[in-house]
This record gives sequence, C-alpha cells and structure tokens, in this order.
Amino acid sequence: MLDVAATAGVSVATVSAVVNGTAPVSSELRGRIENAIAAIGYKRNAIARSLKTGATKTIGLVIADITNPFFTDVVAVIQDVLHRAGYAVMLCCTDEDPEQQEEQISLLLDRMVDGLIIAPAGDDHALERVLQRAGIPTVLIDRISDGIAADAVVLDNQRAVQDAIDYLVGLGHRRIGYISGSLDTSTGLGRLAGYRGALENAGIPHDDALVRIGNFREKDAYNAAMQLLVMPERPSAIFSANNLMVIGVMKAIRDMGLRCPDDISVSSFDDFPWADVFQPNLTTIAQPVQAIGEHASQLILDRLADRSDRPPRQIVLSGRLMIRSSCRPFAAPDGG
Amino acid sequence: MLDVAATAGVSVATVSAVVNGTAPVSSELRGRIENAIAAIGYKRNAIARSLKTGATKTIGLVIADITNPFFTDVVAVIQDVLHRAGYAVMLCCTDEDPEQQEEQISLLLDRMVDGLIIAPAGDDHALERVLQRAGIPTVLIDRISDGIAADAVVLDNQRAVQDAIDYLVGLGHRRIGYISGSLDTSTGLGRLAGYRGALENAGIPHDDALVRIGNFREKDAYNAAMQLLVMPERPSAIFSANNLMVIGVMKAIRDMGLRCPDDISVSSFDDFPWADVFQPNLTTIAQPVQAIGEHASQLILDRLADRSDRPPRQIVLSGRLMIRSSCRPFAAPDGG
DNA sequence: GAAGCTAATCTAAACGTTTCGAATCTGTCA
DNA sequence: TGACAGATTCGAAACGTTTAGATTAGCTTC
Repeated sequence: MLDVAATAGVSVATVSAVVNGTAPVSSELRGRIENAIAAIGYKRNAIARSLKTGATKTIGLVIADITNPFFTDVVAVIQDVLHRAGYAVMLCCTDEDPEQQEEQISLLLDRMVDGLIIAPAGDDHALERVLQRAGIPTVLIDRISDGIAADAVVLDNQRAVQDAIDYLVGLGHRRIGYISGSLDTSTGLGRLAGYRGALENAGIPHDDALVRIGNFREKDAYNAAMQLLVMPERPSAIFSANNLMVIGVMKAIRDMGLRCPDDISVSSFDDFPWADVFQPNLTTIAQPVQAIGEHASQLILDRLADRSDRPPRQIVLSGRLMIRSSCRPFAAPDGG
Repeated sequence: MLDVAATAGVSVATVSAVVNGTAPVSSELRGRIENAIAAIGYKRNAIARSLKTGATKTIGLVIADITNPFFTDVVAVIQDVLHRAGYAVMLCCTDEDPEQQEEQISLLLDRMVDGLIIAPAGDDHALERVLQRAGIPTVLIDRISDGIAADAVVLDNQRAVQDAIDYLVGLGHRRIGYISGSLDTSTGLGRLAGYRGALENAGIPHDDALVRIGNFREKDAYNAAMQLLVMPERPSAIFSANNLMVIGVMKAIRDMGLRCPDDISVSSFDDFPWADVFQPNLTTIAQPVQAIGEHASQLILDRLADRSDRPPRQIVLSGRLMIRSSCRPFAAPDGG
C-alpha cells in the first residue's frame, strides 16, 4: 500500500480510502490510485487489516467427524452461505473427544475467528467455560448443552425417533433393539427418549438389555449389535441412532449369518443418498440438512451484524421418516 | 503482552522471549512473567504475530467436493497430520468449478496461508498463473496439471482401471460401458486411458458410443447411464469412474427395471465403507486414502521446513481392486 | 584496576493496515 | 478582501507482536 501511494503520489490514507470506499476521493486521485494498484498488482493484506480492525472475516466451524455424511452435508451448505456473505470458514474436527474439542476451539480463537459454529462433543462445563471467555458469537448445531446460553439449531430428536419406533411397533415388533449414541450428547439422550416414549405409549415393558451404547461409531455399534444378536430371545428389529452405526449393525447381522429384512428389521437415524438403490433399502430418518445449515449460518450472520445481546434463539426442526424396505411385519420365529 | 510486561515489571521483549523461548531469561524473571501471564490470562495474539513473522501456521486445503467420501477421508488424515505438526487447516470447496477455485484460492492467499494442498478442478492455465504469483509451497493431490511444476501425490489411475476392466473382460464381458469423469482432469483422462488400454490389450474393438461423460457427479452419471441402457445392444457391464457416479448408474439401472448383477455387471472407482454389506456388494477400486493424506502432508511440511527449491517430487500410488459380487460372468442375453 | 567477555535485559523500529484529527484548497458570502 | 464552510487530502498514531542492536551487569584475565 505504501508502494501504491508512492507511485500514485498520494498518501496511504487516501489509498486506504479508495480501496475500502470509506471516504470520498476525487475522481482524479481515484484514477491514479486504481492505475497504480493495477500496475503493481497490489492486494490488501488481510492479516494487517485484521490486526487493526479486530475482525478476520472468518468463522470457525467445529464438527465431530468429517467422515460423517450428515456433518459434511451441513458443512457444505454452511460454507456456501458464509462464503457468499464474505466469510471464510475454518473447519475443525473433534473426533467426538472433548479434549480435542477444547484444543481445536482454542486454535480457532487464537486465530481470532469472528464467530463459532459448533456441534459439541460432550463435556458441557469445559465448553461453557471456553465460550464464556471467548466472548464471540456462537451457534450450536445438532447438539446442545444445557449450561450454554447460545443460539442453536437442533432437531426434535425425540419426536423423530418416536415416529420410527411407532412405525416398527405398527409392524408388530415388540422386542426392538436400540443402538444408542453417546449419552453425553443431547442427541444421544433425545433419541433414546424417543425410543422409550414410543415403547411406553405402546404399553411395551422396557427391557434395559435391548439398549446398547454404540457411541455414534461403526465399530462400537458392531459390538453392541452383536450383543443384541446373541441374546437367547433376540430382538426382531434394531434401530440405530445414526448413520455410521447402522453400517456396524448391518455388518453384525451379516456376520451372524442373518438377513435383513428377512430375519431382522433395521432402521436408523440419518439418510443416505444411496439408500433407495442398495439392498436392503434402509428405512431412515432424514434430517433437513439444508435447513440446518441455512439457519445456523443465518443465526451467526445476524449475531455478527448486530452485536447487541438479544436472548439466544433456538431453532427446532423436524426429521422425516423415509419408509423403505428394511423393515418387515413381525412374524413369530419358526420355533415359536 | 504490554500488560504482562507491566505487571511483571519487565520489558515486552523479555516477555516475548519467555513466551517463545527464543532467548535465555533468568529463572527469576521467567517466574515473574509466568505468574503475570497466569494472573492476567494472557494469550498471544496470533494475528499480530503473523503480521510480524509473515507466517500464519495455516495451510489451505482445496478440494472439489466436501460431500465426496474420498475427499473427506483424505481431508481427515491431512488435518490430523497437520494439526499434530502445529498447523491449522482451512478447507475450501470448488464444486468442480475453475472459477470458484480461483476465488477460493484467492481467499486463502489473502489470509496468508503458509501452504496450499489442492485437488485441482480443471483449467490448468488459470491455476498455474495463480500459483505462480502466490509463491508459496503447493502440493497437488488426486489430480495434476501438466503445466504446473509442484509436488504432487496421485494414483496410477490408468493401471487401476485397467485392472478392473481386465477383470470384467476375464468374466467374458465384451461390451463394457464406461461412465467417465470430466476430461479436463488428469483423473478423468487417466482412468479413460486405462479403460481403452484394457480393451486394446484384449483385442476388443473400441466403440465410442459406450463411453459417456458423467462429470464425476451423480446426476450427470444417471443420464449417461440411461443413454447406455437404452441402446439396442446395451452393454453387459458398466464401469463408473468414481463413487458419486456409481450411485447414479445404479439408479438408472433400477429405473430401467434391470438388476445388478443379474442383468448387468457394475464396477466403479472409489470404495465405500458399506460396500460389503449392502447389495449388490460393489466391486470397486479402493484408493489408499491414508497414504495419500500422509504423503501430501509430509510433502508440504518438508517444503515448509526447507524453502530451498529442490525439484518437485511426484508420488504415484496404486489402487486396489476389491472384488465383490456386483459383477457376474457374461451370459448371452435370452434372445441371443 | 582497566579492558574484554559473556549473559541477560531493554529500547525501538518494524510488519501493513485503519482512522482520527489536522491541514489544505476552493468557492461563497458579507 | 477576509472569514467561513465544505470537500478533499494528509500525517501520524495506533493494533500486538518480533527482533536487531544497544545497554547493563557481572566475571575473567592480565
């Protein structure tokens, strides 16, 4: 910018004025400066600018797992919206680990991101403390933490799972296995509540042995499903609380020499683009990823535009049960 | 830092020295300074630091599509390695669009990333020009551009596809449809060359009508596959040049009332974690995503550590044919 | 005891912007 | 003609670091 000013024969203040359009500049000087900029190939240094203005035009985005299609779908729309609004996005993954989460957030804060969009990984207290100190606009997605007063966009997990279990019950299933996500998360809790609520409504007594923790991961879910499948009176249906885990469930079913839906019905949270083309066509709960991403982006942009502290807003969206062919009406087992 | 210096009764230079460990400091002062830091809760401002040092400890990572599991797998390992090395990663998507690519790279350059890892989306010349001007370490992944002299890690696409087509030919298939990615990319080109090479080796005359462009996208691939399936003499097998497109191919097959592998065999580039559990179990070419990510990270770290310009290194890895059950030996159609 | 070293500490100038208040210029009005 | 207002332009001080070079103090060494 010094160079530009020198070759245009003006002061840096004037150059800054035309680069940012922050002050009126005579058309003559404007012309000279624009020529100088073109000649030199000058580009404004965003770092120096950030240091002075205190804003980086960058949003930190923290998710649990970049390998999970649900998160990547949401990330794609958030990036799209925020880029359009002139923000860059810095993406970090916590691997479902609260410690890594703290590290990653700290890394983002160091780099002075203007705002944070987070899908929290457990451990509310640490997160609360960190965000408190950060003092920048934050919106939570997918999962929320009681302690934290922040904007959020979440799903009505309980309602969604309840619908799915209702459907299974409607098909005559009574012993329905449930592979749960981590109960440190609001999604893990909410979805389990949906399962319990549906059973209760149907007057089916609750059997703790049918609920296994899969921690939202394929491997843990495989083990959990195995435990279900070796039970003397094994469930006639299994519901998996997310997309990664249902793969594990299907592998367990295969390894036990069973077939879905012939021997056992399966349904899961989160939809797949290929769900209606590979067999069994999974019956799933589709999340409105587009809406989640758009709302999250809008919430943070609103906060960024207007730093007054209006009370946190919480947006609750609904899942949609996609009925396909991975669930069959219950038939008593051969020997029964 | 001024505050810390004041409360510790030392100069900022000394504070800087202990914070960075760049100069010897007596244990007495060190103690006072550390106390002051703890008391104030001081954190070094990375922006100011970057302005002075000219390094941001951030790497820009540019991929075509965050929704593509291949890219996300690679991103996951790159992020892991680079974080461990003290770098943050800024992820951008080009949506396979050279114009967006230029925009995103410019955005990263503005923010003074120390290095760039790019999976280029066509248009070599623009990219070459941009990188030339950027003058920072760059490594290309997945795809390369002839014009650009940069480190790169790629697959031997030709060999991999040739293996897959050889396999199909070995099963007796003669009319093999090919859904190609964009021919503006080295991957699109290399994979097609593999297809052609295999046919040539087998002495099968080449039929242009069997090759359709799917642009690496599900929707385009669906249309491309449809064109193949309505041919009077339709192919007995189809190979898809990536993971997204094979979904489109399968949808086309379904919509035409055909079944895989009974009526038509299917194989594709890129593996799926669920490939051996949902039917048909796709025969695919698995890419060594872990190795790709590790090599890419290492190349950029090497460049960063040693700015001398040794000639660009190019690492070529091999794909692995995962034979499952989506391909059947060729049987002459009923009417034939 | 002066000179010379070493080690620790400090001073002050960058880095490339933004921005506030001062300075300059042009024209208008009394 | 002189004062004043409005429109431009400029000078210089920040922003929070790093770092080269100056300074100081404490030891050796002769």
